[in-house]
Amino acid sequence: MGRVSQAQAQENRKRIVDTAARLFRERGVAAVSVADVMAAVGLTHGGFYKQFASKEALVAEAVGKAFDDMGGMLAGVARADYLNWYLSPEHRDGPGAGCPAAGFSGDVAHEGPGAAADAYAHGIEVYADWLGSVTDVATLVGAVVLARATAGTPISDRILAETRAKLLSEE
Amino acid sequence: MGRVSQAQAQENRKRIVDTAARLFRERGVAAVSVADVMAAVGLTHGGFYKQFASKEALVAEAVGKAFDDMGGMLAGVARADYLNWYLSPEHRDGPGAGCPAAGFSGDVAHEGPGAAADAYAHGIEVYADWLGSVTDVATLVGAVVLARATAGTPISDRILAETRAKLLSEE
DNA sequence: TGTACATCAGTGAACGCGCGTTCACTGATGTAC
DNA sequence: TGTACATCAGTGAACGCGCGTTCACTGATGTAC
Repeated sequence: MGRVSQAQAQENRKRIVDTAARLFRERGVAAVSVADVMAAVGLTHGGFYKQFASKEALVAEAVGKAFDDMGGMLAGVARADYLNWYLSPEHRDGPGAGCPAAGFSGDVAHEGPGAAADAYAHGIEVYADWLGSVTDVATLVGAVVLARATAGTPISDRILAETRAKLLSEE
Repeated sequence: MGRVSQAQAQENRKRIVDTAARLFRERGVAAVSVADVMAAVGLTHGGFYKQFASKEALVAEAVGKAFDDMGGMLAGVARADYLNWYLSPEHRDGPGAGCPAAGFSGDVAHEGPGAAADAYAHGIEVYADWLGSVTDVATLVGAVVLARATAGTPISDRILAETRAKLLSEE
């Protein structure tokens, strides 16, 4: 394949970021290679560096995009509905389209300062403002992170159900 | 160096597990190689497979050991003292000797079922029994995970302080 | 509008590198007599 | 208690592999006239 139109190139770039945002949350940044992302989009890995400076730069963009998408979702939903979705088995089992605060928590903490950490911290502030409490953010993120790490054992469902009951009773 | 006494070999094995439990929590499992662990203990990497079947087996033992150590700590401490330590900047900044539920959350969630996930789930149950509430476990773990991922920004300290205030007021 | 040419997004082979793991070897330890 | 020998924890070079990244090349796109 030769050169591609600017519109097509821009669309390819967007699809790379969206796909990375999904795969990184599903499997973790370290377990997803640049070639994995490009193959999932339908391109070969060589062209990646025509669009991005490095894998690290893609991670930062993917974190930012995931939080932007979450922000859009928050705008049109009621708090109780959001809590029910957030603490559902569906959200636990589908991290790829789920909360970036939970999905990227491990990777951002271990990667140290940088563009990804900045995007993450900004996303958490937006999130805390919407929920009205940083403690509620911690409880939600902790519940989903723990439910995922214990998935397949009885305590996983208990964590989700009891956290849901507690937060909804505080309304 | 030639053969080593059985007592020495057993002590080396313990030091490998302890060192791995610390390094894995500090940097994440993927960022710590078998050679890193062995070098930190003062051995060469080749001997590792005389003691362990694979890196995966070491991860599982390290998770188990970290939760055992935490269990020992819980036995002799008051709830309020524990909450104060758990939600301190010191705990946020020192994951190597910190809570394994927080330190291993990302790695266990992405690695899927296995011995490490079993040890993790069992540790969470012990932890929830001691705290008396799975929701409190979620709040503690979520607060530290978020505080680490946002370390260096103002919201990190806020998460710890507000979560501490809230949990202590519920006593 | 048509033509000639420069641009550059995407291709696919190749790079150096570090990983998990293996293996022939060493020599002090443990054991049989 | 001594001696001879088998064991095996640790050594360090080597293995195949996949990673992030680079690069010469392709050929449709975009542009100058």
